[in-house]
Amino acid sequence: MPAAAQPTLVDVAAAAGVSRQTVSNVLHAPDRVRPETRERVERFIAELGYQPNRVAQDLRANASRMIGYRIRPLAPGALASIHDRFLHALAEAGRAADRHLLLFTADGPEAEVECAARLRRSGGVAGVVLYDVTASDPRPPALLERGVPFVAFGRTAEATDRYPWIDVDNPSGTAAAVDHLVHRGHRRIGFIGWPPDDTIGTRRAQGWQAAVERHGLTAACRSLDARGEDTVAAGAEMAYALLGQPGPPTAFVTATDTLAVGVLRAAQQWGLEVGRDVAVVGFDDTPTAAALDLSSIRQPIELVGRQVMATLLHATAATPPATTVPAGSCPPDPGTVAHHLAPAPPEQLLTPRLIIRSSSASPAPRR
Amino acid sequence: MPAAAQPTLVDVAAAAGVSRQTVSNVLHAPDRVRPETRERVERFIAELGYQPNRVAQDLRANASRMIGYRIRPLAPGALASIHDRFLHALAEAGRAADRHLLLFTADGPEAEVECAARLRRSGGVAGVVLYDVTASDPRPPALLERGVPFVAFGRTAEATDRYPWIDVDNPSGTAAAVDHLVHRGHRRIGFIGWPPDDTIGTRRAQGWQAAVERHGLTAACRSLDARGEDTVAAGAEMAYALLGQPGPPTAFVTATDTLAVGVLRAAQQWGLEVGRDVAVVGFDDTPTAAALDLSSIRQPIELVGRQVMATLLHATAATPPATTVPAGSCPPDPGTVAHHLAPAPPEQLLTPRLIIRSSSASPAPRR
DNA sequence: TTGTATGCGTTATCAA
DNA sequence: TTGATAACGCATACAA
Repeated sequence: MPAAAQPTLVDVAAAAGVSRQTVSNVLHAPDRVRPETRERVERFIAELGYQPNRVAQDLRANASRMIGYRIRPLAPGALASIHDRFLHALAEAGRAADRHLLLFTADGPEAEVECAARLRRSGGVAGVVLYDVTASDPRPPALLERGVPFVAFGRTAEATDRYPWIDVDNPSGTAAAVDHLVHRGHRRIGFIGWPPDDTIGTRRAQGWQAAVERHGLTAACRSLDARGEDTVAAGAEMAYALLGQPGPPTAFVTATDTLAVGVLRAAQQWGLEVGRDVAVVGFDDTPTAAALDLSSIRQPIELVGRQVMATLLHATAATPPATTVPAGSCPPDPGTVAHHLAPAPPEQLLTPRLIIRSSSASPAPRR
Repeated sequence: MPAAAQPTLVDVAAAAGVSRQTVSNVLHAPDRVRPETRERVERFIAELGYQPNRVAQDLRANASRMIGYRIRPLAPGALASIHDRFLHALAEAGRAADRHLLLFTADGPEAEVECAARLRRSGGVAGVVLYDVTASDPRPPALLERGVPFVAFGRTAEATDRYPWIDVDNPSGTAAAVDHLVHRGHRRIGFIGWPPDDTIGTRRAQGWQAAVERHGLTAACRSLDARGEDTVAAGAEMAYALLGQPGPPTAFVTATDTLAVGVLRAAQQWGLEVGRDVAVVGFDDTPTAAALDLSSIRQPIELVGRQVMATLLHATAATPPATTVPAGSCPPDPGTVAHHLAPAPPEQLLTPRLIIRSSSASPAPRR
């Protein structure tokens, strides 16, 4: 593949019979160039198909336009996740500001921090995005200490005022699910969650509990709280056990769609028809939920992606070369270009939304 | 975030009291430097935490170490996909050669080609990876014409000798599934696939058909071939219809796990117990298959990722700066660094593997 | 063995 | 309004 050498500023300048600086001016300060000169230069730019060299631009500006993202394999046992949606949302959100994601792999949180710091020091990335941040996540403090700009999706239990984060209001999600189920007539609403060392799992449990209390159902639901691994098998076991005790739940709220699928399975084993005999609400609205007609709580991931990217642009104090000709990326959505230097976005905590499907749409059974 | 200015070659040189060239030599030609000098320089490199600036290196070498990858959202209706595994495999495969993926989004194949060409022209990427290549995919010829180096996962129906590709032997996968089912005693083995305009779907159907013929079951299976959309609902409908006709299948081979889940649902509607009354084998071994104890055909994605990356390195004729100190990325797995300039790998067509789970493990029912 | 000079493509500063 | 010069950080050819 010969890959004909790309034309440079100098080539354009030579073709147009001007100095390279004039070409640069045409791109960056068009009003300082006489209209006729500009026009001729622009013609040659188009004719030669000139595109500024990003690498040279970044070197010159001493600022990368890459954002680091550690990609992890799906947790074993889990059914699905929303990482791909998040990744897509981030990539899409970066488009307008000409930012791109740089993927890297690492074997653990420490290695991730190490990698991120290396990439940052070597000018490979301007900053990184963290996701699945847990209660005692070591990454935020470590990155803070190493001076690596970052924005977190999710947050630790403490010191959340020391770094920028965006999060989804998980309790409000499970609370909305409880409200919905109570409205349908349910009174014994179980919760299937995952262990309390994970921020997200705990918060989702809290939302359930708070809503149950608010509806005065604390006593009815006291023994209907189970926690275990985030796998289908664990979810099925927990649900099976709850269904077997006296005063079994007529509805389940789960911390993940994976667990919800486990509940589906347990219900089937008990000979219960989901949607008629028992209601189930999952969390995350993964494709699995849609395919199985399972109600689920949907995180506004696209919005999270936009907020994370906006915050990151702010954190990296970017001064992107504002070229007229797109600097070698894809044409951004027109009209959204100027936003990225706005002050840090006001909404850190975004609200999820309950998607009601047949698994929870019917009135509660009379039992 | 002050992000203390990174030390440069010059800083190290000044600290060590040598010229910057000596420092460069320590990194690139250590044997040309007197041991004691080298040692001192290395000490200062470590002390200052010096790391070469990737941007400057890439500019100098006029060669990016980024590989473009268009990330697409999951197809609506689909349950799961193996894209995340592929993405992770690629990222992991690039690590040893210090290559990273650059994610971009685009609205269609044409836009993808346009984007890729732009990124290439501007030095943003050395080449791109294509996936989900269909029979009449416009991307390979278009990229070829525009001189953008690329490697495809999957291949078009024609002109496959004009560009580098890696693919999985899809027919052998479905054939293996048929063999397995025949071995279990099944004779009426249905196929649930997706429309023939997609290379992969067609190839998977061919494997089923060929194996059925080979076992002399053509007549028995003649009317057991259904094609539709790749969704759970479509899969359920097709399977339901096949199960309702005279001489219904006792086993199903499907083109995707999504369709297999549909078959599961149809079986349930007919009151059949999967694994006892009817066998099902899916394709792709997604987490869904594992969670539902569904037999499935697993593509060797990790291997595909390695082969694609190796081929791409070859295609981009890379001469990566072979530094001693890792050039600002993560430490590669030691011992795998030197492979990337080996001649194009011999294996283009990789063989998938049948994972047997309870959905197909039992002997065929006597009907 | 070590150092000097030059250039990669771009942009900022300043002079013409 | 335009052009010459310098610099970003690195690496190569060549000279000392």
